[in-house]
Amino acid sequence: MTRRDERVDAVFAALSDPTRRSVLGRLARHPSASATELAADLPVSRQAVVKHLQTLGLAGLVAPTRQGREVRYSLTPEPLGDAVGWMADVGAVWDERLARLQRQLRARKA
Amino acid sequence: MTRRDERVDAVFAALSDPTRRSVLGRLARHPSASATELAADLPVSRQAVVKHLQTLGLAGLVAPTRQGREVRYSLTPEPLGDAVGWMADVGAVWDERLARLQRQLRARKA
DNA sequence: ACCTTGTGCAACCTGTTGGTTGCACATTGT
DNA sequence: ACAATGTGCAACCAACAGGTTGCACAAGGT
Repeated sequence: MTRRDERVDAVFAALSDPTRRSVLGRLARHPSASATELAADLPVSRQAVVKHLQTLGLAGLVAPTRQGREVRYSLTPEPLGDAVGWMADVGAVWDERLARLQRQLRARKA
Repeated sequence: MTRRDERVDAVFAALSDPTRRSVLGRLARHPSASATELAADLPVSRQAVVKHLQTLGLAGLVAPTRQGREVRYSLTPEPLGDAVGWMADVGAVWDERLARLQRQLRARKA
């Protein structure tokens, strides 16, 4: 529904693929890289990497910069915060539920 | 490669589906629920929910408990920590890279 | 015993996804 | 001008994922 939900959806969808996570990892370690460079270190073709970079871009995790004839991609990890936030929510609600349960049990024991 | 990587993979794969996230959300808010109960609140069939619960189970995010003729599922959110860890890693490496870059730029300016 | 309710399993359909190849277009160096 | 290198786009393909229906089986309630 909300804009944030769509964001979370895009981020999780983007992170669901190992190759994509690998690309993010490399972009985290190297300042920036082109699709061809990334493909050189991966067991897939350049075009496959391009597609992955596109979905990563849609999730806001990566940003392209044209530099002459090549396009360099850099990491923009802010959206990861949304995903972490979602998990924190689920965990927090669960923890609260657990705490309440413990309180109830304690009360019953007393 | 590592066992942890497989775990991370399973968790992200599990979280990549909106219905599955919705199921997790409901399980976080309610102590436990059966597949039929969950399906009642969702726009999909019971069998679809069962499948989702299975993949969530494979990721270690959910645990079934037989209770008479019905099977109740409860949340086991620990594996979320692995996913958060992965994201923290990427973010951290990126931050470190950024910090180093800033230091270099500062040094160059001087 | 019988009906009801909940679960398990299998077959099946459809859309999507990750991947490929092929080719055209743009840019840089000589 | 020309060769080399990098990118963009499109068609195509196999596999998978989410979903459905149908039916058999197990467990409680009456």
